[in-house]
Amino acid sequence: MLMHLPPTREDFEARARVMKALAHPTRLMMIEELSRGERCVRDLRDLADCDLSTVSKHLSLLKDAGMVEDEKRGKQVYYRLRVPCVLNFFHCLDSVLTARDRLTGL
Amino acid sequence: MLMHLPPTREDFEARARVMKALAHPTRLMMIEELSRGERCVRDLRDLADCDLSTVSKHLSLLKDAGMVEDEKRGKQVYYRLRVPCVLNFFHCLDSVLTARDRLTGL
DNA sequence: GAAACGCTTGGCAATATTGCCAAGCGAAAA
DNA sequence: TTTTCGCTTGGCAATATTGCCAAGCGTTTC
Repeated sequence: MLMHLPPTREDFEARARVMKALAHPTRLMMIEELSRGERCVRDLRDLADCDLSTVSKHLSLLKDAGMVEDEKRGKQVYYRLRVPCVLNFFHCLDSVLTARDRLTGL
Repeated sequence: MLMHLPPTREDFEARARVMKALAHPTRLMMIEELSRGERCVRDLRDLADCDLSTVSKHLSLLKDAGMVEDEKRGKQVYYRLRVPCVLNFFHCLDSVLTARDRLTGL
């Protein structure tokens, strides 16, 4: 996508696909945790407090969106951020939340 | 949310709610259009190419999420961004897309 | 080889999202 | 007042998402 041109419908769809992949509290938590380093599925499961299969599916979804990558080492599969700049994203998100809540009266 | 503390489950849920509100191509397009100034529902409908009622529901959703506000003037209802910093968000999003697609081999 | 481990996948039910049509509603125009 | 305009809402069907259990699968350990 060339940024000096107006975004096309396809651009908005591509953006929306990534947004959707991130638009879940558990997946946001996983991204945040992976920002501290690679983790195996079990590690993430312990934080997420849901079924291991559920965690695995969330991770597949993030992988399909290109946000994480995995590597099998020994018995475990380790996941890590593939696109670390996704973290800047969170700062923007928190700015939006803060700005909104200030308007609303905290 | 105090940023020097680790995010809680509620923080992730609050973030996810905003992400979900934005995670739709039509709504992303609307936000982008509103970044150029206020628009009435009809204006947005012409760009979105879907039913007026659909546009109206997308706008309600964005309003509930605190992203836009509306004002009735004359016959029309004008919408505008309530939290302009949501635009920074798009820059981050595009960085993520660009970084990912570079890794994938464009 | 057999068993255990770590994870993924299939299947399914519950829930949420999407988008249309039709109806409603308040303000403005006639 | 009646009609029109601009938009919102109700209702609904189609589709997508979510999360569990159970089963499967490849390694590793025994």
